[in-house]
Amino acid sequence: MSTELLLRERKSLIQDRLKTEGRVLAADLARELNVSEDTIRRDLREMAAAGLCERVYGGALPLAPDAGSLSERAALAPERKAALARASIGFIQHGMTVFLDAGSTNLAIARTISPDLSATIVTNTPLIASALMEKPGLNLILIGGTLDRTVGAAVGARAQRDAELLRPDLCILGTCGADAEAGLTAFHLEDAEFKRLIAARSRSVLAAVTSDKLGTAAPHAVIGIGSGSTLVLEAGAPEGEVAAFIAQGASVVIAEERAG
Amino acid sequence: MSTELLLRERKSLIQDRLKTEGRVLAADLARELNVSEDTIRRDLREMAAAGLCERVYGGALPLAPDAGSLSERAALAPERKAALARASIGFIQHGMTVFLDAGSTNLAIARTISPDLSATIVTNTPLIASALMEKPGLNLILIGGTLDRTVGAAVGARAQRDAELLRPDLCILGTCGADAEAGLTAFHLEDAEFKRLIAARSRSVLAAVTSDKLGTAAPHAVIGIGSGSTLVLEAGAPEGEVAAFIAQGASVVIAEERAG
DNA sequence: CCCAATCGTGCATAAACGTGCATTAATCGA
DNA sequence: TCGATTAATGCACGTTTATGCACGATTGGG
Repeated sequence: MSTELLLRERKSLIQDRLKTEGRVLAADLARELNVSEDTIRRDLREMAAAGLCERVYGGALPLAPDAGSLSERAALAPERKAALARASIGFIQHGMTVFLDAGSTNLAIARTISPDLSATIVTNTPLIASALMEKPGLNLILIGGTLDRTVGAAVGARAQRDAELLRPDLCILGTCGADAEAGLTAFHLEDAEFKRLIAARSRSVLAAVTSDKLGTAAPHAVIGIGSGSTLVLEAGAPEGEVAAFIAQGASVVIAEERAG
Repeated sequence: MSTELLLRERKSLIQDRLKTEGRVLAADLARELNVSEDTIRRDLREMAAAGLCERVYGGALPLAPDAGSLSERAALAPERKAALARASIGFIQHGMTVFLDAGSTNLAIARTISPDLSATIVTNTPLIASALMEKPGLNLILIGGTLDRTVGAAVGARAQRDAELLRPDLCILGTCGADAEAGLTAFHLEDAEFKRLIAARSRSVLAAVTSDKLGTAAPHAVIGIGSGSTLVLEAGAPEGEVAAFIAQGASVVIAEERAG
């Protein structure tokens, strides 16, 4: 037996292994591929030099992709947002078309989506699109237009025109304020316009809201909170607000705090 | 026996073999086809130059158009790409409208752009858009559409329609192969279509190309290399290729290696 | 602090490689 | 039909590449 592998094949096999198992051991690979450990070590050294893995004592690890400033910037209270995300992704079901709006909580949702989910996700936010690119099951649609850097997404005329061609099953809105009276609100005019349009075109609307936004209103109205809207809130959300939302016909889901 | 094969027949047989078995060995082919290994090696070399396979020590592999996602490709030879980027950004001048195509080298260019630059950048690549969001001087326009995850960008009908509304001063193309005869080429049909359209609409075209792509051709043609196009190449670029590009009227810029 | 596992380097070897040249077969104009 | 030209192939040669082994250095757990 012992189908001998070409150098290139061996390296790409190692890369696969790195990706799927999260690490490789030089000794194991040598035994498994019928080559000496020296050869494996050479491979790993070269791959590390090429930036394809991180060499460690005994084997190699996948290179943690830069990720960097961008995504970490959004990391304010990441566990709380992650908890909201876990509670929200249940609403995204197989085969649905979902609009995922800008916002750091929504970025957390994008990251939490299962790699196995098969659905169509539409977004106007490059950072969210990049995150979703890692999920092989998704069909991804990007909404273009002028990028507003305070919002971090495409809003404005061009984006609206793109949005007018859509009828999502679900719209997951990012929001800057959520109040029973004022409804969902946004800081920026163009952003609010865009949100209003896409929410109106969607079969249902969901917003995951951190507690600090509850009971506050930003300058620009998006939509009222009533029947057809779902709010995902944190465990400590004030009872008064929650009761008011429910009284207006909204569904409210409380996210579980992470165990342990 | 030994029905002798014509050169063409032999090559297409090799291609079939590549497709069905995922690899070929020079020695096996020579024995099987009753020709010398030299002949097989010549065939493989020519096929590789034509972009039909990847030549490796011992045989050849099918061309993996995949080559990993954009963010993975970006980790490959980062210093060399950074050098190309430094040599390229000089072409982006104050006030210009520039289309920045997908590609790992172009991602390096995006990262290298000065925060002080005031220009309009158009891109179809979420990862590049995210990187550019950090540069406060830029006016950013995102081209939307279906995201192709192997390309890492929006290509296809919707993106083309958006592109048709543009007349950039400069188009910075990403490329999968650059050859004096074949011109710039791409792995994916839709990607090539999009590149061709946007390049044709631009006042000038620039491509920063790593040396490993020189003299190779991918399956889909984008544009020829001639007057009006600028190539930014690495310091070690083969003189023959460079001379051929210049002979066809292209401008060639050689990137300086990083001092120290 | 010690020991075993792991590492990098230098070296040897065989396989695979590219190039130049000779031979053969096919093509073409006269 | 004949000579000239071109393309394809094989062979000889020196070069490069991949690999394993030997050796001393380094690492990290106990």
